[in-house]
Amino acid sequence: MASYPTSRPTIYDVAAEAGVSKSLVSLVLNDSDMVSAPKRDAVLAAIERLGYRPSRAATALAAARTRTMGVLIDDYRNPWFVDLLSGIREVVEPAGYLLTVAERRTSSADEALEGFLGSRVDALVVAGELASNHADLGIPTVVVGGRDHDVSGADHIASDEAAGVRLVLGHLSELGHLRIGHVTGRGGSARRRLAAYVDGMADLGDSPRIAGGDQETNEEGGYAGTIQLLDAYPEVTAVFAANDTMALGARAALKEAGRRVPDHASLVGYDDSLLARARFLDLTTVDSRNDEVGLATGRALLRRLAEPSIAPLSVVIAPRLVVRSSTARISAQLA
Amino acid sequence: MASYPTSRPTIYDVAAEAGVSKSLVSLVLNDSDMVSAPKRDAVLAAIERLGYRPSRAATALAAARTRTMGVLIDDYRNPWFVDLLSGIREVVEPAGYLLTVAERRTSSADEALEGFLGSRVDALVVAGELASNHADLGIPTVVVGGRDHDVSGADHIASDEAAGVRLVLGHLSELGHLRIGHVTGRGGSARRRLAAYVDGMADLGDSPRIAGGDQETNEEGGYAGTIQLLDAYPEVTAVFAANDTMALGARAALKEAGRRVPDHASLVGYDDSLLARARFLDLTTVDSRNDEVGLATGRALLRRLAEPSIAPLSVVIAPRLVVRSSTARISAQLA
DNA sequence: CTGAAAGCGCTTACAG
DNA sequence: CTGAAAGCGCTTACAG
Repeated sequence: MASYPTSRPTIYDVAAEAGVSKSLVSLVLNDSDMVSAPKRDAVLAAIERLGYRPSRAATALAAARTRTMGVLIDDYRNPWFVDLLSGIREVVEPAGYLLTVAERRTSSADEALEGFLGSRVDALVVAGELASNHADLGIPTVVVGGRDHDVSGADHIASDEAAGVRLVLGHLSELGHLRIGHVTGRGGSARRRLAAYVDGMADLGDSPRIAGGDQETNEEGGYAGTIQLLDAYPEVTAVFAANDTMALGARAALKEAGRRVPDHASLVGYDDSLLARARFLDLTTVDSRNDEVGLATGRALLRRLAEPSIAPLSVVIAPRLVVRSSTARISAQLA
Repeated sequence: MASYPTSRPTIYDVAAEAGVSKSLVSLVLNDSDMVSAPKRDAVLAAIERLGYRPSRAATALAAARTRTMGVLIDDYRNPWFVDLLSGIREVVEPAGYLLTVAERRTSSADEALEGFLGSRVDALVVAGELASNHADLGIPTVVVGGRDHDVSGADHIASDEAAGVRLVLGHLSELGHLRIGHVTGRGGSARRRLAAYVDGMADLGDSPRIAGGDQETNEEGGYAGTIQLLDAYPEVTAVFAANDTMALGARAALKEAGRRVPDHASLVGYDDSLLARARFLDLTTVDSRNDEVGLATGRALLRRLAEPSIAPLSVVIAPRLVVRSSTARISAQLA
């Protein structure tokens, strides 16, 4: 039986209700300090009584800015973006900006970007992979993470994945592991971690042992990749997976192969996800500090909004090793 | 060195470029069938050349609708919303609607709803818990899931959680389990599953064994709740957790207690998340069929947009039991 | 199809 | 502070 009102109150209704001019209402809405307290209170009370909400469309059209920033993520099911989002929000919300999120999985990156540009967002965050290079989008843009593809003129903020991998290899070698296998997968992040693994193994003076390059970077891929790894390199005493979800799959493969973690094999993931924290896995992993990445992203956005023409910025955030019970000193029988 | 153009092309520029009137451009943008093919092509070519994107703000303001629907979810980290979103999108996107998502975790439900109303979304989906009852919001609204709190005039779409719990108890009792413990937690979903569990145990002729009512419905809560459960009811032969994430915690608690799954205890979750599907857990669970819930939600939205004044609709979707290796026939020693 | 017009709900700048 | 005005980029309806 509900019927939907076709006309919500406008700024005119508020002005009439408060007994002031339309201009004054606008000043109050924009937090101007040229409004006396009594007038301001009268307007606010009228707004409250009428249940007035400014039309974002009208505001955006008149002010020629939306006070909204678009964030393009990979996939809602890959929750690394959550901390990133919190970090960005923490910086830009106090400055009066709203965040809107789009997912590349359900609409191509191009469609999503087009959507943001059509919405006239004031700035853009591209988090994750891009299918191609893009010309300057005409608004402040921050690329977070990968640099396989780029947006020209954009600022770049990334967690230092090479440093993260070095932390992993350093930790494992301190525990006596040298025959460290790596389960990788498709995608830029896995590729960067793989490259750092190869470099790191050279530094350790051992040869790389790699499997899973054709796999997706999910549980299934981690399982299949680890099967391949153990098949090709049965001598490995430690498995480093490209991310925590793959490590979850690796754990199942190790179990099937009769190798208990950590006694018969150490296992390391990457991302410090909720998964890694779960007691049943209790996975040694790397925290990319995505909240810090988010804070830096937010600051870069505000900075470029204030000064559009400064040279592109590049920030790298140091990751942190999180040691849990999935890694242990190599046992006498394996060494 | 990037500089951001202050003026993007407008409909006037397109009209000039194509050598047609502004009205014609508008007709083309709105897919009118009163436009000849050559004129349409000329306009589309001009749009392409200029890189024109209609301003959503101007369109929304002039047309008095945004072609956007708001979806309010609980928490990005709880991925049950992903399938729901896909289902909704599948129905409403062909009808020309865009979805925008807001999360209650980072802004209260009220703030998020206010935000949607300020954005003048054409319709609203409230997925999950609401802190209080709401008056008619003035736009078509669908409440998905819980009915603890309501929006008056809203349609309701929900997975039949009571039926899901009956599937679980039926499955376990068929396997010979009667002393079935339940690990619950805070929140409406856990409460509904708990109530159904209590009813179901009465039907089975056994008394309920419950723990964890004060816990959060996460891995940590599942762990702590299961410790409590095993402490209070060491005789349980099966543990039913309020969701998969709690089941993950339960698995760790069972392991610590020296009870192997499924030989010394069967374990069941709820949600059929990626977690349940992972080989290392391989968890028997309930698929709420959130994609179906999403499809029904999308259809309800379009229906009410077409006919605002029909009586509220209530749809219940039948869930499905997913049997994996975490449940097994009760062993002779336990029976 | 064109062209002129009004209007959506705001912001902005300005004279008073 | 008020009031009148112009404008943001579209849609809509209408006369021709």
